[in-house]
Amino acid sequence: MKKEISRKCENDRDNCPVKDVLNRVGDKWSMLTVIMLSDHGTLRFNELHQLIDGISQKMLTVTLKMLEADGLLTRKMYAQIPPKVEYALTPLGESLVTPLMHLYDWANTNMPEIKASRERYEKAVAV
Amino acid sequence: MKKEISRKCENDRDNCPVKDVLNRVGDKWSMLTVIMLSDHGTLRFNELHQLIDGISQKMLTVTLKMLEADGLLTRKMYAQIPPKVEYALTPLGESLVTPLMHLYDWANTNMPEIKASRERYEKAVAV
DNA sequence: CTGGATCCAAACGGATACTG
DNA sequence: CAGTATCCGTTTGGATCCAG
Repeated sequence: MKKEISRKCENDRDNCPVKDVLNRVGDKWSMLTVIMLSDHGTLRFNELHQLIDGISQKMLTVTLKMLEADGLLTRKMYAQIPPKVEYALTPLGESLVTPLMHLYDWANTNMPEIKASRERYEKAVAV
Repeated sequence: MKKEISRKCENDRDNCPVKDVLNRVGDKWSMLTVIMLSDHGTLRFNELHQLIDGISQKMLTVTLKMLEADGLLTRKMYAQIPPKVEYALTPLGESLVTPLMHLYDWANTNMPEIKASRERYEKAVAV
């Protein structure tokens, strides 16, 4: 079970799914975007812009394009003036929410302990 | 349930556990390191260096320090010449493996679909 | 063997101005 | 409204050399 992970990473150097998915999941905004779309359903560009606290317009654009390219969300343009574009998760994108949940739960549960550990570490280093 | 995630991220801007954990989980080498230690148990510096394909010595050092600071692994030095240092996951570190598994399984399952989607997207853009 | 210290190129990402 | 284009500081991370 466990062994499977590293064995794949050792033998299949350029095709390690963990690396690949973490590169996507791990970037600054992708996961927040997926989460927002999961929570709120279909959203327009500006709605996302406001929901994802602190994201710049540039990064939102880039992030949405990546997620679209990966097939995690769909982009629906309406031929209107002013333009209207709606983003929504695909089933694939939705399916990512579940494992993400587990990670979130872990983070939520253990963050206090981690923060405490960081502070202890800081003090130990200072000495 | 779902709502919880984004609500926390919206209201608690500087204390969003998702951001926080993804900053740790999402960096280039942390997760691979945790996985290796989970699979192989206690490992020495050079063993990790060889197991984690492609990591530089610098990044391994940095990554190990971060994980130690967060309390995810322990560092055990032996007062010898030449030095010997052993790294092992703490219970906290072990507990991270489970949610990571879910992510790994998702990645493993869906990577083909994602790659196919990326190729389709490339071609669509090229036109 | 286990790192620390430095240098440097590339990638990331914010701010701003502009467009259909 | 939904981006694109550009500039530019910051961060990341590899290579290399050095040390206990």
